[in-house]
Amino acid sequence: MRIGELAARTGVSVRALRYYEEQNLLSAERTPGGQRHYPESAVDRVQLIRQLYAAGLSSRTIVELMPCVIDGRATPALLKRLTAEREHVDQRITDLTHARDRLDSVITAATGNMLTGASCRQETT
Amino acid sequence: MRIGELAARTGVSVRALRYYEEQNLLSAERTPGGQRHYPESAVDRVQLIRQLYAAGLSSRTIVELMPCVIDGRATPALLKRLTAEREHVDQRITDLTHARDRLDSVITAATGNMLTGASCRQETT
DNA sequence: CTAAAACCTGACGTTGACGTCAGAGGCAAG
DNA sequence: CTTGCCTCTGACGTCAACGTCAGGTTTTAG
Repeated sequence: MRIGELAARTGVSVRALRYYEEQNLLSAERTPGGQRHYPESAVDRVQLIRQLYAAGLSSRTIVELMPCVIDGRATPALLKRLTAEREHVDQRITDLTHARDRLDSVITAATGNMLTGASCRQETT
Repeated sequence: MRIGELAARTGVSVRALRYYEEQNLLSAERTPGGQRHYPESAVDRVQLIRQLYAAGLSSRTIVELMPCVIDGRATPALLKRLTAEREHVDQRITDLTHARDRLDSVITAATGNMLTGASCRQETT
């Protein structure tokens, strides 16, 4: 398929797909005229890339880990890298969970204040 | 205390503290000479700001929600906003959890491949 | 064959949260 | 009063992941 269709099917912009190629995250065959042509598998590949971005990995990190993720190829160094990234993601989950709890208690307190009418009116101006 | 001490005690750079003030996240008294002077409570305040940043909120969002978080003051609109942000954080936790699971399975597969020696040697070139 | 739609390669613009540098001024110690 | 550290206000630099625009080419529909 061509780049427009891949974009439509993945929900990623055409510009982003070209960017991924530029970063060596994604490759494509070229027609004699120079247009990119992707296999079906590119859809999954793009979704994988998006998921790794969602994990907070940078494109540089992703490109380093890609051979391992795609082929299961791994060196000890690569494996260490992967494990480190996993820990990093874990830490972010922990942070986010704490932040969420904080928001929860703020919401609870604010709701209580509203109900009791404590310092939340500013009418009569 | 002055800005350098606050920076040291919070682990945040002096530049960042000035930036927070610029964004109306943090305020300070001024000495006659123009230097910022913070109360003890500023330490907690900065840590709160950092935690909200860690939750993925932008400075604009934080400044909007600040009166609610600090004083418990809330309007229905503010409360809706808070709840929306909470949901957002929840979604990010879900995404990160999926990404982590994916990394885990990659790690498991790669470790297996290394142990069996499957396609991870590239010597004898 | 022709026009429209999709695609191509640069290359500059954007956003957020600061980093960094320059030049000038404040402040406690000796 | 001077030395030296801390602080001040601009103001430009950075980095990532694209957005957007320009000018030109390829592909497809009729």
